[in-house]
This record gives sequence, structure tokens and C-alpha cells, in this order.
Amino acid sequence: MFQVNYIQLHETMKEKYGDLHWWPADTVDQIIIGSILTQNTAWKNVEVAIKNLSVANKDNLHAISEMEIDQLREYIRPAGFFNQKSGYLKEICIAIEKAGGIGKVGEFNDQELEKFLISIKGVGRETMQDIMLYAFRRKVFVVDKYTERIFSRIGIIEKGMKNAFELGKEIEKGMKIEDLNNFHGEIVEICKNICQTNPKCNQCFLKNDCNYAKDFTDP
DNA sequence: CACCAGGAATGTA
DNA sequence: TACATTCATGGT
Repeated sequence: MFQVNYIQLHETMKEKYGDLHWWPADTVDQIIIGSILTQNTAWKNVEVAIKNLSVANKDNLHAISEMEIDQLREYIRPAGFFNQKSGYLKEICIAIEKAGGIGKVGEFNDQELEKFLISIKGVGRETMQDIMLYAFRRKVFVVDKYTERIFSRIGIIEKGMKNAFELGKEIEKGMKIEDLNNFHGEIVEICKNICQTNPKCNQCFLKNDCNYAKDFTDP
């Protein structure tokens, strides 16, 4: 079995999916809302929650920043963890408003933006990366559970690197932002459509490069 | 019925 | 630093 690198992995998936135009949302505000709501939660449930906000014309940071927590909780209930997420969501909306809104926060440099986001309760490493890349178009590679799964199965963690996060820092330096955007989208799509629904991975178009598929074919 | 989903905070050792 | 636990709905 030959060893693929991250560029080859991206090229293979790009060929299949084309430009994905991630993140799946209509507005920047929806991207930020979705990044909180999708924490350890199926995207389908997040869509319902965002729809609830949207039909009430509350799918924006300003509306949420001044919404009663009890009401917010009912809108987002389908996305699970609603007691925590209602608080997290209101917190990040207030924090951005307080910092002068999306426009002002968008003027932060990468380091300032990362520090600002990670200081908000409910925003951890991956959520911060999602918002950096997809809401503020910064050169960031997102490492989520799917990324760790794919990288581990395909075995592209390079020697000297401990985990997907370390490789991610290399990937950030080595790829253009539009490729970083697509790459993470591709990883999520392939995991949602194939690895997740077919745990044995035997229908995956990456199967020749996938350690997990190899394990499956072994007796 | 059991298990998991595009995590993060909190507590323990 | 490295794990374990908790949070909660909806699909398979």
C-alpha cells in the first residue's frame, strides 16, 4: 500500500466533490450560530434549530444577544444540550456585540481573533477554528473528530508528528485558503456519507489508501 | 434497547 | 498533561 500525503488526499476528494462552498449557511451570523450548535451533534438537528430561529427572524447575533435565555432554549432544543448551548450562544453573541460587531472583530489580526474567540465560554479549539476559517476567512485548517478519524485510517500523520492537530499546523502553511475551506468540507462529507454510515469503509473511494479498509479485508 | 453525532467545561490524579 | 464525566435530542 502506497503512502498518500495530505495534498493527494485533498486532490482525490476535490475530484469527487468539486467546490463545496462551505460552510453550509446563508449568512456569517448563521455560520457562527451553527458552529456552536453542531458541537457533538448531528447536523440535521442543527438545521432544525437554525430554521426555528430563522422563521422567527432571530437567526442573527444581535437578536440572540438580547433574547431571553428561556426563549432561546426552546428555539434550539432540537440541537440537544440546549441548557448549555443557549448560554454559550448568547455569550458569544454578546461578546461580539461588545467588541463592536462582526465588522470590528473582522479587523483583528489572526492572533488577536484566536485569543478573543477562545476566551469565550463555549468556544473550544474546533469551534474557534470553524469561525476563524469560515466566518472570518482566515488561513486555518479545522481539526475535528472526522479529521482525526480520516487521518488515522489513511495513515498520513507524518513521522515526528503526534496527532492530526500538529499535521494541521503544517497543512495551514502549505495550502491556500480556498483549499483549506474545501479540504475540511470534503472530510466532513466523506465521513458523513461513507465512513459513518458504512463503518467498514468497504465502499469508500479511498479504500486503497485506507488502513481501516485494509484491516477489513484481513481475516 | 444501545449507540452515536462536525465538542467543551469541569474535575481528578 | 492526560483521562473521565456530563450535557440531551433524534436517527439508525
